[in-house]
Amino acid sequence: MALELSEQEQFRRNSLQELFNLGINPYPAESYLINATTSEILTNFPADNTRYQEVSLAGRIMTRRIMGAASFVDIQDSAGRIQLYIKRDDICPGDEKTLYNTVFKRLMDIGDIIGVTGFVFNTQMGEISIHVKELKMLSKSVKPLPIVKEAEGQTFDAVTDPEFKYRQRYVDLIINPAVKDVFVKRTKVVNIIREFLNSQGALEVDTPVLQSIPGGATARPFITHHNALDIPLYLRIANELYLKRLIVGGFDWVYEFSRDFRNEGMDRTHNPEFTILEFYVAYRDYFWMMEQTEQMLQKIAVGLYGKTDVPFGDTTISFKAPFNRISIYDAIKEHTGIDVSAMDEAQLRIVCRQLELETDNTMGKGKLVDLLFGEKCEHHYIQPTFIIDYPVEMSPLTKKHRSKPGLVERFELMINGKEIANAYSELNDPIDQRERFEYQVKLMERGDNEAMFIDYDFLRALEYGMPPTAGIGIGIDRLVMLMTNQASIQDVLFFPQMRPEKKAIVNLVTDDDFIAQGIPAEWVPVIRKAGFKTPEEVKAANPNKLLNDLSGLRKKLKLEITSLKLEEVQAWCKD
RNA sequence: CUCUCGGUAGCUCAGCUGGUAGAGCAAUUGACUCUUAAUCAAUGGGUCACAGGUUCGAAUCCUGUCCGGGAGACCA
Repeated sequence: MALELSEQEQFRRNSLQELFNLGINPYPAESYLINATTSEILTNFPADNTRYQEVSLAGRIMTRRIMGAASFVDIQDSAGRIQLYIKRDDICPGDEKTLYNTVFKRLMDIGDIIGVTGFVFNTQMGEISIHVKELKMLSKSVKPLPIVKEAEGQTFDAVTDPEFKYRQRYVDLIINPAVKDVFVKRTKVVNIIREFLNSQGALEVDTPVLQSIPGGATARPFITHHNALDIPLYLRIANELYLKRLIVGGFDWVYEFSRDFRNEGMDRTHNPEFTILEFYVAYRDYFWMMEQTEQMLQKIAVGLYGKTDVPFGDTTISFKAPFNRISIYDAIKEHTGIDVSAMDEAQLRIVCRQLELETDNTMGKGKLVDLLFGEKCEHHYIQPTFIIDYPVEMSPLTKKHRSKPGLVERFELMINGKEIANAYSELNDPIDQRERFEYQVKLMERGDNEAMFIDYDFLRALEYGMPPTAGIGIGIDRLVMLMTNQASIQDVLFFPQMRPEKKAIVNLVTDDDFIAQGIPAEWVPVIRKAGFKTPEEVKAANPNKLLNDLSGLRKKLKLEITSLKLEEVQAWCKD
């Protein structure tokens, strides 16, 4: 007997055995063919019709109401829930009532997956239900499912513990239907984007995740090692430089949904792995890209909700094109009253001090402007706004502005006070690009540990000539957060990163390890129940106290096993 | 990494200023042929996250550790 299982888990394991004893396989191998889904029936079954007279469907038991010889069961499939009406004499037409009395009533539990056939009807209370003719166990659940009940729009005992939800997302998905909806919408967003891009002739591509130079962004990478080549490799922090190589290679429009990895802090908008859509289009500039972005986001909103207004928190975000545009210097002027557009590094540092922002000597002009914007402006932009024309120092991959010296042709799209997209007219002058990289190296020497590495192969590609190109990166996770009204990135990732649970050691120690120490097999479960996880812990115990505890447990649990003598216990505790 | 709040039955939670744990749902047994948070009766279920300490006595007080949330720091 496995004492470490909870009472309910033990009951279910016993039921499992009883099913086997009755000749019923609780985990049958063969297909179970269905011809309907719950939601299909609920939407199509008209009150006065005789459709769906022979349906077959399958799902998980979510709740049961047993009234003697008749019962109501709610099952849930991938599409929704429906009520079953199960009558003893209908599923057991003869004298043999075991299927109902024993299998259904006693051996089936909430959480089990069953298949049923029957006909659809309306109950006296007017609920569309299935009158079951046949019932089959498809998968026995041996772990009790948290029970969430609902009535008149109110939910009772919903599991809200974030740790539970994120670690056991499979349970979260079963019991919280709204969670499923978020992820369905996530896929919809991705599909709408694909269609939007493909319909314009874009080509979806794959580029390396393992890179020997982590380029295209400034962030600390995850590092790993390739044994055969004996070189370090990095998980990509961006795929930008590879997509641009493909533009050099002659593709006019490429895109990739790129899983990127950054070895940095985690919070409600950062997960170590996340998804960015990047796309690059030859012969276009950042103005064109702003229009594309507006069109795309508007399409997503309309595709999900049929309108451009999307609720988020206590506000509504309008994705109706066009979006506002403001230069980063104007934004800073607007929110601080200070015109920094003509300032050099020293003057900027003074401004930052005046505004009580912390600076240090590793920060160049670009970082200081970034700091001012990030601290004083960013959070003001709730409605979609393009922040444009950044200083050249903070944009090493961006083309110099066609008419404004010291600036580059870049925009970031801010929504709800957060950056959603980052785009530029791409720098395609190889000489300029080399100089920009070299400036990055200087920053690194000054102590900026996130300045970019030089990718010489990328420079070589540019030297062959890259057409004028517009490029963008859009944070898909954050976009999905906006589109599904979720405050945390963890709620739009199926399996957000978590510290591992520490339970492994309990499972690694087998009963044999205890037996090897001279402990009788029948006492091993008791020892575990008493809290000893390893034989070493038993060895270290006080024999008198151990004997007392074990004998106490034996009595408490009414175990019919031979009692222990002190000498025996003393023997375990010695080597 | 810092501050802060939390971890009690399968789930949701109560447990006050220390006296060895309670409720609802779930479970078990029984009753019940249209219920729907089904109902009624009885029953069982807990290393109070973990490890120390203070105390005659700790879920409760103190210290440390682990895990999580929130806010910051770092970072797009």
